[in-house]
Amino acid sequence: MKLNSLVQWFLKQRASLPWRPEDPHAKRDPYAVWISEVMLQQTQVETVKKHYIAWLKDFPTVYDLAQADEENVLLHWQGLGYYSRAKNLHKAAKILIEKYNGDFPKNRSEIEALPGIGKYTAGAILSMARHESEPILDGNLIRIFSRLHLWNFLPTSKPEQDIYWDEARTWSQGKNAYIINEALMEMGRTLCKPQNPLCPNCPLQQECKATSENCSSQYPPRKKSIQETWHGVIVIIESADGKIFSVQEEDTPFLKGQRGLPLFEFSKAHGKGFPGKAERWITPESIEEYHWCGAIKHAITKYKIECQVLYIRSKDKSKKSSHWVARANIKQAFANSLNLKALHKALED
DNA sequence: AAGTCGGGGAT
DNA sequence: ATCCCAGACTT
Repeated sequence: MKLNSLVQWFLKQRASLPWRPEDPHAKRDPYAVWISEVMLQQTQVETVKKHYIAWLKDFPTVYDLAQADEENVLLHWQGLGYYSRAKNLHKAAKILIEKYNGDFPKNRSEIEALPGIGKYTAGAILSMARHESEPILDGNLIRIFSRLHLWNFLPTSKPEQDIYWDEARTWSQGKNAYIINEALMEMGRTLCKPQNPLCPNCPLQQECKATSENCSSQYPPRKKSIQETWHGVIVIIESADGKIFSVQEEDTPFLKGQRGLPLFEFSKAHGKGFPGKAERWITPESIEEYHWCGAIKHAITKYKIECQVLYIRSKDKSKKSSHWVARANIKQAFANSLNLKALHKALED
């Protein structure tokens, strides 16, 4: 039976990870499952480890998370990307306490209604924390199913999604869904990889059509990705008393709604002159001096960003507003990699 | 159904 | 360089 060989492979092979209890059959803390699963969304296991450990140390329970400042929550997310995940964790923690007495609600539909929790994460919580027979579907399972059945499509349209989720449901029907689900993910991560899959080691090789036809690496079909290059200017304004200017706006080119450095598109090769667009944040009369610090490169989703870093020193002292950030608070206030690269370029060169 | 959202690891 | 990662949400 294919389930047996998969489970046996997993129990023998099972890697030690910070969010895994020693006992593979133990019911897990739903809060810990939730945090780890959200961190793991579109993020590799190795990247998550350190963040997960630090998070659980500082926010060991849903109550600690709900009481934390959003700035502190975002600081813990620094480097993970997709920052709405952190904001949604914070929001959902408050909802869990106010509406559900600090625990997850009973029904799947209620869990999926929480901000940042979709079908995958709800299934992971229900199966791994509560040992319910609920399916999950992530990139690993999509790849495995595509290869097992030679499905030459991704779950894009609704009918295609139904096909994949129905398959996931059949795998999770038994009483050990908690271990089947995790075994499939681990198998996809370590053996059934996108490139160079290790089919000879696979516990499912007997039933896998792609293995028998020796075409695993052709499945699933690649999704088309279009990359764009984006040129801009990122602005560092320092007040006379040494604080850095920040903005928090919804219509920024990237990292919308997050506190950050002023940023604007600037496609023309700029001269040495002062770009008028920067006057949105500082009047020319207030400028003590400015200079170009060179370029930084950064990637955000499909965009390859190339930014000139513009440093401006103001004649004025900082106002008492949330715009101005002391040097000591830079990491908290500019909790994303794009801004930290620019600040490093301007202030530490 | 398609677009958007970060950053890093692996090749 | 390119792909893709234990996806969710908005348009």
